[in-house]
Amino acid sequence: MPEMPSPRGRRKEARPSEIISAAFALFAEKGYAATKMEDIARAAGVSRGTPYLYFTNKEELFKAMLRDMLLPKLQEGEARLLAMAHLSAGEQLCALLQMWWQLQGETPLAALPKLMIAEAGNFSEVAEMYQKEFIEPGDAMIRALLQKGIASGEFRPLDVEYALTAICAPVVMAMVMRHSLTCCLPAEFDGRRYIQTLCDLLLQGLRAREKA
Amino acid sequence: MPEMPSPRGRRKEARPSEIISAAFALFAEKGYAATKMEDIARAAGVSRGTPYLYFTNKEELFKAMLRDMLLPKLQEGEARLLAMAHLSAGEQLCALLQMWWQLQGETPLAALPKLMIAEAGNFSEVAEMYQKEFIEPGDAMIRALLQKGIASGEFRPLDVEYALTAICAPVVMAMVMRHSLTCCLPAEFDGRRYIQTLCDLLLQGLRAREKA
Amino acid sequence: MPEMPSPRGRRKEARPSEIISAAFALFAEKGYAATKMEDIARAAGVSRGTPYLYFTNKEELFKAMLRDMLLPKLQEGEARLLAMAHLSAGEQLCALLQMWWQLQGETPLAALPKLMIAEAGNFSEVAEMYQKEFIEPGDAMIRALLQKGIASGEFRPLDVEYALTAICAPVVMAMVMRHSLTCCLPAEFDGRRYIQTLCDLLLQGLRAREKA
Amino acid sequence: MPEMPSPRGRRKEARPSEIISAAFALFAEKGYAATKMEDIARAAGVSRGTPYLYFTNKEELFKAMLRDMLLPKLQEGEARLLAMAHLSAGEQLCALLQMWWQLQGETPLAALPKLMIAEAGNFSEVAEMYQKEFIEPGDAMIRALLQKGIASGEFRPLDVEYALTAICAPVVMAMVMRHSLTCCLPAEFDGRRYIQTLCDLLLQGLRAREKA
DNA sequence: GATGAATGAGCGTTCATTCAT
DNA sequence: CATGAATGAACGCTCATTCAT
Repeated sequence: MPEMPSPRGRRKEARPSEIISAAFALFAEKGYAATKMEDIARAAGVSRGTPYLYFTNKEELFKAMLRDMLLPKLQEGEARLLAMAHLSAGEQLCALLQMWWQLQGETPLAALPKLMIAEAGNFSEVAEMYQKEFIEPGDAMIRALLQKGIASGEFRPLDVEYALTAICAPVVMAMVMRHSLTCCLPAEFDGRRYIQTLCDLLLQGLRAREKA
Repeated sequence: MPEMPSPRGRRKEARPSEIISAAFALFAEKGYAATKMEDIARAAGVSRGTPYLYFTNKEELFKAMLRDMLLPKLQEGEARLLAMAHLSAGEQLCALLQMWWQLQGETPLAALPKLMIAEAGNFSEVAEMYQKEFIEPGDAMIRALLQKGIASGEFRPLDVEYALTAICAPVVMAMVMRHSLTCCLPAEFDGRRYIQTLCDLLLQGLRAREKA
Repeated sequence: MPEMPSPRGRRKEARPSEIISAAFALFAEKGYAATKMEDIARAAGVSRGTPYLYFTNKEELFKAMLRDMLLPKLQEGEARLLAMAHLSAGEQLCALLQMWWQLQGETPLAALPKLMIAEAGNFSEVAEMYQKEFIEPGDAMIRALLQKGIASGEFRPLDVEYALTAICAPVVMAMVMRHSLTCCLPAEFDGRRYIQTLCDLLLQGLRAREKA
Repeated sequence: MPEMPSPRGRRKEARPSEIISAAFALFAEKGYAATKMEDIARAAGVSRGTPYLYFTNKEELFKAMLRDMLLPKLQEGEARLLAMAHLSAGEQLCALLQMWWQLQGETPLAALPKLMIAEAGNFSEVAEMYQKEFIEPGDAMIRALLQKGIASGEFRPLDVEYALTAICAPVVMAMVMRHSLTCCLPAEFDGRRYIQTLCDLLLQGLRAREKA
């Protein structure tokens, strides 16, 4: 009988992550304020007081949850990008967007952008963390690709910062819509085809014109 | 004594819209849950009880506010688009994005996307209204342009629905960031230059290749 | 119909003092921690939320209550003492102790010493206020009498500070016992006779021996 | 290996008294309500659940602690008083007050009066025990001395019960102040000098007048 | 016996809503 | 109509107590 979900005295070290998982799901679905600590506790299969054994209060649980969600993902992306160094800037850019979608857009992490957009105003500390730990590094990768492509003549000269925003927005917005305005997405939304369409658009849009 | 903002004898018909304005500003800034009815009343210069004379409860005020914000804007856009019928599809698309930015992105209405993203999950009725009254008509305009451009050979054939999402996302995301993750926007963000960069990218990205 | 205890919209300015009265009675009887805000509200005839309209939280209510109880009483005592300036130091001392008993020991204020003893450790700010606003001025009066009596030869020389403590203690302790260890007081305790006995003891105890 | 304070194998019989010691220190310092069972357990060096192996609940622990503190002390006082039988009533009274101070006022037991004053109202059973086991016997000794002194003409006739209260109060109050309103005691309070001053005052105050 | 993770009743506090004036 | 004092349900959090190990 390996499994014994006895209500008392269970696996201690699993608790925090179970609570964080429940918190993530509920915060992502309903937002910070509309999520009750009791909901989280029940979703995690524990009693009202248990979350407080591991997290000082609701706000700290929220922040801890974000930390847990954000941090472990980025190294993977950076490592993968290195393996593409031999490709052209355009190929690397498309590979990066696809990877981004697969690592975040197709996983529960896709809920994060919506959550951050909704709560950043009320949790500036969290917003800063999100930006520093997650957005900045991601932006840096794409920015480097754009600069490299422009320098090599593969891409035409563009305002890099604005292009960066315009390139990321479709990926982020697709995640947002999967978790918020679902009605605004095509009924049978296929994320990979969507990213492919985006890449087609961007690749031709960025390319330097052939001198006839 | 033409107008005297006496506490009682003010133009009464203005009350509801003053309350709605205050509600809009506060809901947009802090979200639904974090906005107190008392804050709205105070911001509108009325007492705690007055909003309830015009709106059944907080949720109805929220919905009424959204209706008031959304509906009056769309006719204007549609009218303007008609005047561009003589332009090419690409020119019309750029003109439309610029107009969109000017009519919403540069006005207080830019706060709406963030608000909808944050609250759609808790107010499905509101989300449906937003989609039907605001997003659908806007999407329809752009969809029509894309189809027309493809049909005429000006644009290359693309998956219209996915392209549509990818085209709108950068505009929407810029509005969101102005109201939520401000840190993620370039410090001196110039919306019109941003839209221009986006149009450059899209126009070339959409164009059909010249044969030969 | 002058009285109309309608549950809503009643005499506003009476509320804070009604709440303070209820709080005083309950805090004095049960101590700070064992007194629930709900008890206070019910005792004051209001609902759970009403005390918070007038006092930030339980602690502030406690402090406000003490301020209200302490401050108004001292001027009266000082004024009365002035009227006794023509008496001997011993006569003044006895008159002062009797007055003290009548102004505090026989009124609800007699509950204060017990309350302060019980809570001073957990509310140092309150304890300081109590000492500064209440004890210090009272001590100063008695100290001055002792010094005057010693200087004039009416009292024999004594360590004034220790005598001061020993003189006040019986008065304070009688108040404490009326509200706490009631069992330790004679069954038919007559405060005025008690003070008289104390004065007899003190007057003779303090008197300088007649030479010869 | 004569003694090794290993976490488990410690002398078990000591557990309850270690818990009582910790409880006494904390209850005396912070009061009943503000003292958490967990604090007591930690201070006693045991785990959260251990106190419940020896005491039914917090209230029983409180009562057991008081019993343990109170009972063992009184025999000693009575024995010592017997040894003074040859002294005058006044000398015996002073010796008794000094002994009282030394046996209680200068030991941790000095914390008891404050604790009893604070909690008697919420624990009438405890208050009765305190009075019966501690106060009554002490009062009886002093009462007997007063009666004897009056009968022999050493003391003038006084209301014995009230004098009794007035005589004990300064001793008790000094203990209270050391643990509660410390600010109200002279900065360098010397208990023995204080008792001496009190005795000077009382001896002269009680003495029968010499018939001139 | 001893542990400490877990429980859940209970309290302080907030705020949407009401209604006497 | 407008006010704002009052209400009371609901939620965050604490801590005495339990019990599987």
